[in-house]
Amino acid sequence: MITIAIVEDNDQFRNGLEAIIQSQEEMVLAGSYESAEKALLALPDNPTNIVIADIHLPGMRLTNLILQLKIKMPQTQFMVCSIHEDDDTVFEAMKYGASGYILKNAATADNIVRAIHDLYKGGSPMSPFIARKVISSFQKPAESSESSKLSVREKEVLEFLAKGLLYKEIADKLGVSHETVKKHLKNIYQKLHVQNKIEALKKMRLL
Amino acid sequence: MITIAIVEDNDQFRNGLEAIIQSQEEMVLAGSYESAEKALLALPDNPTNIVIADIHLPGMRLTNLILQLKIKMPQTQFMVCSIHEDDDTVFEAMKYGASGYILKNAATADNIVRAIHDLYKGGSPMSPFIARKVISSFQKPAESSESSKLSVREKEVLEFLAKGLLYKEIADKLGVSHETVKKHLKNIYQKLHVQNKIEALKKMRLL
DNA sequence: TGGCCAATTCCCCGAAAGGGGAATTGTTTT
DNA sequence: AAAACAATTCCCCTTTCGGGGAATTGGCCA
Repeated sequence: MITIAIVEDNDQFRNGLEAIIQSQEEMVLAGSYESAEKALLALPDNPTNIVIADIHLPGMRLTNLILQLKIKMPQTQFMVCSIHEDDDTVFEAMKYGASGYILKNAATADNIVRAIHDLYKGGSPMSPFIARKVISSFQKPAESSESSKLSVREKEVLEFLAKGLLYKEIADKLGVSHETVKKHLKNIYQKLHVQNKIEALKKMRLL
Repeated sequence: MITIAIVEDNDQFRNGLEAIIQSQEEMVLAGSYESAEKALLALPDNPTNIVIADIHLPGMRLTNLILQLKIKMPQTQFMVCSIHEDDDTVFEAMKYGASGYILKNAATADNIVRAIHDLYKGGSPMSPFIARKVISSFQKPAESSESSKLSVREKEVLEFLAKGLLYKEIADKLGVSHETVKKHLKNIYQKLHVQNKIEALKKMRLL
């Protein structure tokens, strides 16, 4: 059974969400609030599996609401809903602890039910445009000055090192000898001016 | 007009993709390769808008392929295809420059065409499970269940370890013996079910 | 009070890692 | 063609790590 709470100031949309959730056998509507303040007061005493919150709440920023609720309800998953599918605030909310996103326009009962299930099963339903913003934010910026010093092979070795593999395991993966891997590491340490694995991985921002 | 290249060692799936792309008016199949090596040789002379690559290519790691191609074709978007929708390698590929992902099992013509369009328009089509891994990578939970198992002293040791210090350097910082630090590490490894420093730091999301 | 546990110290041993040098095979650059 | 370099392999040696115990102290709890 999935317990769900709603935080949404628009009466029409909130009622719509309520109806959809109540129509599902495996879901329970455990709370419905028209403001962030009311949710913040009531929710911690009655935690739910999932909280669906509007992105543009009057008075309080959504990121703030999520931050405060997450402290008191660490198990709860947050899903954001917004009108625009490329809303920058959605991306912000993801950074601050939201795990999913539904689009109001395309919010058919089917889509919402599927999104809730995805979220509950550990997924993160979101639109491709939000997803792009999310992954762009951590894709390595092309080639840093440090990393350009290393050969392709050496970077490859570092990748495996970052996984916690031993030299001989890396050697197996690369199909070379254990001594070769050691040699690569020696060269990497020289180039990066470090002495050990952890320092090298830190310098390359791996791990 | 969207130009597309395919890198896929499985003949059946590659042919299927080709057929789908050729059936679309607004798409052009500009290359089809059964190995990473061939793609790496031919693609830079004939860059496409989109490259669809299998996640498990024999011989070369996909991340490596993407890294090398991106240097020569910075405008190209990469889409990964995999059998498993929670494949760790997919997430890896995203980090290294892939922007989208399609699931082989659910690879109906419709889904693939939509994914290509999403990608071309600047989105990042991916499954909710991949998305969760992506956003989890930059959300850090205050106190995970893992970290609560460790004593204050043990966490302290890990902090210094994350700086790249040797056991004896940590011992100096803590004002204890070098053997004590070793013992703490041994206990930490047991609690976290890992075997070495890097795995422990990864598990605790330090570094 | 006795028992439990975290923190500490120490020992032993074998495996892993780091640092030195030397040498071969290719490729790339000059 | 020669020089430079990347990737590879192998040698030697020392230090560092990881895993196995054993023992002490002090705090906390039943």
